[in-house]
Amino acid sequence: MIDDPWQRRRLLDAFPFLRATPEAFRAELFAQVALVRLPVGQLICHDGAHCTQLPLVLTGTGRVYKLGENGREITLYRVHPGESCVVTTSCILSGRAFPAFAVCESAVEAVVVRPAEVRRWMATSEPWREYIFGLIASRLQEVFGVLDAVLFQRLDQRLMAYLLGLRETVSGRGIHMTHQALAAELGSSREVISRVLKDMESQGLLRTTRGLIELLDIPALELRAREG
Amino acid sequence: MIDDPWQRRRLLDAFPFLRATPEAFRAELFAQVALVRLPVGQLICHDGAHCTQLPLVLTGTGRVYKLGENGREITLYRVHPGESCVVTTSCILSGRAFPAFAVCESAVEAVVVRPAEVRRWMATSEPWREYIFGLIASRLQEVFGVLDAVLFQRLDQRLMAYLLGLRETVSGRGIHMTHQALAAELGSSREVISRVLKDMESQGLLRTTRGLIELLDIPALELRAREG
DNA sequence: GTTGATTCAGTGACTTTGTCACCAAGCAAC
DNA sequence: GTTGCTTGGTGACAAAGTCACTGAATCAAC
Repeated sequence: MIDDPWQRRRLLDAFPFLRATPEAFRAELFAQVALVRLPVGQLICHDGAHCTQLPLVLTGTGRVYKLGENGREITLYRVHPGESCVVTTSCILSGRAFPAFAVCESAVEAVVVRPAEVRRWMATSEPWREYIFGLIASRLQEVFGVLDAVLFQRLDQRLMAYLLGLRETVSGRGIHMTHQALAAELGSSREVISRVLKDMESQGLLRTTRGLIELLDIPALELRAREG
Repeated sequence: MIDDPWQRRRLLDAFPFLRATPEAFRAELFAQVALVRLPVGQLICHDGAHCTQLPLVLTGTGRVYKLGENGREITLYRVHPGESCVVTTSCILSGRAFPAFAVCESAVEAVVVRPAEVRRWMATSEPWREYIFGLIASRLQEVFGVLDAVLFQRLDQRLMAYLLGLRETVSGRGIHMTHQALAAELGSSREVISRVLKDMESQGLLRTTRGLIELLDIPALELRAREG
């Protein structure tokens, strides 16, 4: 139950679609959900687990990834504020096991909904349905995109594209990330990432130091991320 | 509209969950849907297309696959009688583009539903919702499984597992399939499939002739499909 | 500061997989 | 037969993953 008006306000701000719902629905929502805080690194769900609640993220981000038996991993998508892990939803609604891992990438505040309410609101609330379906579709597309990248794109291009994408979100010139973390992002291994980065460095495209990557020639990187 | 009692019967037989719906719902369904027949090889949906109807398959199978710019492809899943392409559903419900290709693998008879009805029934019919969610969850798991296989499993093991899986569905000792078709199934290339098969042949695990693969040592194949 | 542990990165040898170019065998139509 | 198409085979190479090991940077404790 959430009764603090300020917390209610935060929830509505993070999930704007709720403002389009009837007063009664919001009242029920406030009554039925709970606020949780999870620390960085907290495992939310492991491969094969059965989900018992749906988290709606207020702050922080979750990371959903696949883990191979050899220890390699790949990020499938992230759950940002205003979103929810819809794979969890589909598992709840169908009673299946969750097919991946989910972990708190930063400290997460979330509102958790029980399966019974998830199901009920699918039946009673049009905006809720729209919200959930929008998320399902966008996750599906993300996962399909990952599959496409893994199968059909060269690693150096994927890496360049990823670094360029980060640059837009991170302030400052450098990207603070280890080779291991990059490998886990892209589903590769540390050694290979190191090699590819070294190669790019030798071509003057970027500079690397322990835990930091500085992009030097961004136009060239953008060009080569698109086509060999 | 479907008014032939025999066709109505076939529809109910293929989609047993419909028997759990009220008479009125089934009447509306029969009134709103149309029966279509599609020939083998008919392209149902291409990458980036916007779906305008949801097909419920009565007979035949559809194949959903990703195609890379280099021409390589990989099968994501198949749509069998009694199923539907729920990625299409999610595209319809969210207005997004379809992120893959879909083609008729055999002649397909399907009942097509318009987006308006797909949406409306999600609101009004509990069994319809259950059906759709069950499918979404199982597709998600299939696609996650493909990703897992591509990233973390060796090709020879995937190939053995696939051949063993086929053996259960196909009568007779041999599997009639070209190396090219196997490559498209697993997201590899013909040359590599040829090499791997040749290798297995040299180890006495199977025998290949043009368009035909005969599994010889099934216990050994089963063993090696599990672990190197 | 120095020491030691820990994390992070680099390297070489090797395997697996994908790509390219080209050729050969099987099959069908004429 | 000959011609043409489909299917499969091969070798050389490139890209990526694996393994074992080394070295370098960082940090905490002393």
